[in-house]
Amino acid sequence: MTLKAQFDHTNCGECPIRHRAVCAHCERDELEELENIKYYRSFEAGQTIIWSGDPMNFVGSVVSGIASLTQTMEDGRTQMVGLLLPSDFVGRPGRENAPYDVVATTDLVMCCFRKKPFEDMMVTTPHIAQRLLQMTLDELDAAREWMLVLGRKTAREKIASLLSIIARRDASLHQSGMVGPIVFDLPLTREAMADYLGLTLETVSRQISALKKDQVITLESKRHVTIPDMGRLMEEAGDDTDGGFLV
Amino acid sequence: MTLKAQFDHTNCGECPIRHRAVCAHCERDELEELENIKYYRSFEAGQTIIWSGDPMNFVGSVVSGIASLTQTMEDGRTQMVGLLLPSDFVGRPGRENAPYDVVATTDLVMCCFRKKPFEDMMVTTPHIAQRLLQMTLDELDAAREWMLVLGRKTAREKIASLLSIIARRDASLHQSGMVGPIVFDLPLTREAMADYLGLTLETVSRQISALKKDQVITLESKRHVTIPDMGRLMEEAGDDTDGGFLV
DNA sequence: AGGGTACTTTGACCGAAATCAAATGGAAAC
DNA sequence: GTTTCCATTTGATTTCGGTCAAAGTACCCT
Repeated sequence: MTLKAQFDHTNCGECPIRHRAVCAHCERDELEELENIKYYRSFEAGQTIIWSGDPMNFVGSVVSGIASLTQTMEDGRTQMVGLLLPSDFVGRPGRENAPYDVVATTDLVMCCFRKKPFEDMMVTTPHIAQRLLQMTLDELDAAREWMLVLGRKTAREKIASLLSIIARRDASLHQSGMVGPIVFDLPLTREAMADYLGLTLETVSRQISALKKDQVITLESKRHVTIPDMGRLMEEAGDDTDGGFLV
Repeated sequence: MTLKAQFDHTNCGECPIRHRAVCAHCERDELEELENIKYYRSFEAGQTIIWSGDPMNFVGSVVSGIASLTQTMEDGRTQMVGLLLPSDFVGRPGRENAPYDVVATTDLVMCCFRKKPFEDMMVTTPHIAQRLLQMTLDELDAAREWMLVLGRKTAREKIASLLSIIARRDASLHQSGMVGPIVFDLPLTREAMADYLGLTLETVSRQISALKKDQVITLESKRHVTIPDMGRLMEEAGDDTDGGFLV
């Protein structure tokens, strides 16, 4: 499949992540300047985009698909430390080497910028630096919320937390509001879920079965999930049940 | 004790965190502008500086002492999600309400700015925004490293990880290099350590005793720690033993 | 010096999740 | 259609850290 076949846009104005990505605040002229240095890259599911420790010569935005940030210990234990969804930013201006592996969890398209020109633009274009700061602060909040999940929640609560996060961003992508049952496909294998949650894949499987038995969720297939009652799921996650607003 | 008695500086030029804080990149004139809107606040150990959910009308830097960011679930389970050391930044430009409790772990002095004037200065003073982005990215890295600790490390490795982090930043504060034994005081109670590590205080105590028995550490008193061999400690932490460079 | 309080250690026991192992299911390949 | 290869589920057992309980220790305050 060619790049053209995957997109129906070539200019930033038609880009699906135009209003959420690092370029969100840019004016028309700034966008044109960005267009001059951007290029697209596609990755297949499972492909490693960046290896931990490698020099990074580009930064960019996830346009479609899902990528994950993963840390690995010498003995092979791995922890996923970030889930990158469309519009999320990859890379770190002002740093030479990648601190973790970036892996394409699904087929993925990225909008890339060579690092040096992008860093130059950050200096001349406050809109970009401002937006990047906001996005980084959001990511920091998400990371800290995840620390609570990893440190203090039970296996069942961890699964419910992950499901509610995926459900929420799915709802926000599809503008589908928060009423009635929510239906989505899990973009992660049981093993990837385990790596995100600090569990083993067996425990993930058992807890999903338990949530199904207790009718917190319904499974049409192993990956296709229905959530009949979002409030119930958030109770199971141990979250404030009334904090169910979209972001 | 008056404020004056705690400081020997009143202007930014003599500030102990001048070269590390959010103002690090500022020129003399920018610093003067900051001086006009800054004020100092002291807090006693145990005092809550900001309650989760409350409106934040100031931001600032930790000048001396230690603060912690803490998340709490309805049933009382708590997870520390950040440890703020001198020069670290508190607050979030562009956000109204605090996402977590900020608590003074020790007696603490902060250099504060009212939020609105600070946000205005961020727009007119790129040096501040740039520095804040770098600091936020560093914090994000630290949070993600901590996710690996919380998700995948054993209790013993967690304790060793915490000790090595405190030892490292202590060494970096005192410019004391990384050779020979390292000596420092634990700024946290066993309970605070437990909250940081996602453990119970009993487990923290047991693992510290075990590390002492195995001579990975020596305790002159319950809080005063000597690390005879930093490499050994980092092995126990499950970290790359050769990555022991300072930051 | 004594008594209170907060912090810490240690012990006995229990349980949630990990580990080890095998079976099942489902989709692509032959 | 059936073989192969993964992903997933389920079962049996073990283990690490949690829970409950009781001392021990250090510091502060009269």
